[in-house]
Amino acid sequence: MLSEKPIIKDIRVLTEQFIPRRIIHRNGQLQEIRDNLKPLVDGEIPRHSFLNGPPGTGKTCMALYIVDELKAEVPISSAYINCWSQPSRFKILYSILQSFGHNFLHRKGTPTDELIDMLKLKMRNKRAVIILDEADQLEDDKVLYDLLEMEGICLVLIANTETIFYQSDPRIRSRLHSINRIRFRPYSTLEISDILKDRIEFGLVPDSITREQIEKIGEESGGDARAALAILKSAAMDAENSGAEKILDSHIDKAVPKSKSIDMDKIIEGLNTQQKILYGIVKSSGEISASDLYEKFKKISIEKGEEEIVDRTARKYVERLEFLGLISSKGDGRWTVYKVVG
DNA sequence: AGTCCACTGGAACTTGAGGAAT
DNA sequence: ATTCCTCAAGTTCCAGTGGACT
Repeated sequence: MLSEKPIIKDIRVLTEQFIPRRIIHRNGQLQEIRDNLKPLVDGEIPRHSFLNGPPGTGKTCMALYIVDELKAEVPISSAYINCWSQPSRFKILYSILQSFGHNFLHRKGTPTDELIDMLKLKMRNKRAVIILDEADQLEDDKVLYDLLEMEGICLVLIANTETIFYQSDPRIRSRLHSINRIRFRPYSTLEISDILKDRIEFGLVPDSITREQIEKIGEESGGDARAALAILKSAAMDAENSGAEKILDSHIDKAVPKSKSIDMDKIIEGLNTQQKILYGIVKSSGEISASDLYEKFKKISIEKGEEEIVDRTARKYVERLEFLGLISSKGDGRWTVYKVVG
């Protein structure tokens, strides 16, 4: 190890998963969600919440924060599910049960209805908060109906778009009618700076970053706290690795574009090998026609010794990549071309 | 106007994991 | 231990689509 002074005191504080010990600049929303959940404490029926706003506006962070707060007060169960990685009804119910301490001997073939019965059994005389993050990625909103129907469950739905429930089943819509929609606007540069300062206090050693630099990150982030934190973390790590005593402007400049691809990396990690190959081909090709894509895919799969996959499955994978927002298609029929988003 | 063709996507079917019954 | 069963994921089959070509 180098003997230079460290810059990072606690890296966890700089990650988006970290739940801060206080929430700043979101008091209105905080109180609203608290009010929705409060009946849970008194043994009454709580109100479901729908947190809605662009990425990095504190939705997930706040939901987790409030659940922690509530759990300190009353014995309730909670589950946090990200619908990006768990988009199907089956997977969501499965992860909820796991969060509630249900031990599965890994079983793929469990009927979904059976999961519901298990969950109902678990929920007997119990209360729970279930956070469904990225709820606009749900493949099947029937799971909402399942959960809304169950007693003792309070839902906190999180999504970037406002319109996710418009095409839902009327029965789901009517049940969601009373859901409390809470809007999250992008942070101002000043607010981002405050959030960063709050984290820096615990995450970095004192005086390793200037006020001007914090403001610069705030500007670069475009009101997205997640991006701002990613820039800060990346710059701090870079500075420390290069043996600098403080964070320099150059470290920040270098971190800016890097932070933009972090979300994507996470999604890509969740893909299977073939899906990764497909994505890689589209990415390296700029624009590629469907036939070229499948041809190349076949070739590379064989080279890599991957299991061969029928073309329909490859198309399903491409569908999935498109659904995840990793690639986009243009034109139709045989003039379809794919390219990566962004 | 008719045919071709490269691609899409729905639907029925198969496969494999793993619990339940015997 | 063996057979049966259910389900999700993958596969097979094929009708539909719409610009290009004759």
